[in-house]
Order: sequence, then structure tokens, then C-alpha cells
Amino acid sequence: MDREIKKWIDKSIPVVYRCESSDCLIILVGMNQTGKGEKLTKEKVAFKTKSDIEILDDGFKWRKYGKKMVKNSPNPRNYYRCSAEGCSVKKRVERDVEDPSYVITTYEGVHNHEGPFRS
DNA sequence: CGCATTTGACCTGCGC
DNA sequence: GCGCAGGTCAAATGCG
Repeated sequence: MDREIKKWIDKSIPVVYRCESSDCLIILVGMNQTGKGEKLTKEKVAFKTKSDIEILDDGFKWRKYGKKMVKNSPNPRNYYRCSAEGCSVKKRVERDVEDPSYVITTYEGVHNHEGPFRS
């Protein structure tokens, strides 16, 4: 995680928000190309939340498409994708290295459709 | 019956 | 140019 954040900092300027009222950390990363001359504009949002399970249902239907073991942490990393058509939003879920009780959920992209309402 | 999930392999990108 | 790491895809299986 630390290395990844460093990577983001190296390529863009991340904005970090902290939820003092609860155990969560929100990191907004606006990836604007800085040195390539291109105009790549990707947005990445990482949520670090204290949770027992890694399947945080945020109202969308996610389809798991991959699992990977990162060297940085002994924990596996899960890759999810929005099941809606035309919606290429990707979600990455992994546990915190220092605090296994924390789950780091990273969203990439924006939903081009209205998400299913969950009451 | 349909769809989501699972695991391993393959491919691409970046670093050295 | 090669090696490593990360990310993605695809086929089979299980469950709803």
C-alpha cells in the first residue's frame, strides 16, 4: 500500500481525507499526465475501512475477475468489475498489511449508469 | 438454466 | 534487453 501510494504521488497529486469520526481513510487520486505530454485523465479512489469482510456491497453488482498475491503483503488481492454493460468501473480489494481488520477498497473509473438502488 | 465465482496462465508495462 | 510484478482473461464448477 505504501509503495502504491508513493507510486501515485510520483505520477500525480493525491488528496487524502481522513474520517476521524470512524475508522476509515479516503484517498482521492486524480491522475493527470504530467510528463508524457498526453492527456490521460483517470480517477482513482481508495477507501480504507475497518471491516470484517472484504465484500463491501456499495449498491452495485460486482463480478470478481481475478485474484493475486502481492509481495508487499501476505494477503491476496481481489479484482472486481461492475457487471453492468458499458460500465468499466473496476474495484480492487485488499486487506491492510499492518491491520488485518482493515480493508482497502480502491475504485477506478466512474459508473456510466445509475446503480441499482438498495434500500 | 443462467450467472457469478475460482484458479492458473498469459500478457503488458516498468525498472534495472 | 531481460526480469519482475501487476493486471487481465478464460474455461470449468458450483450455487441460486
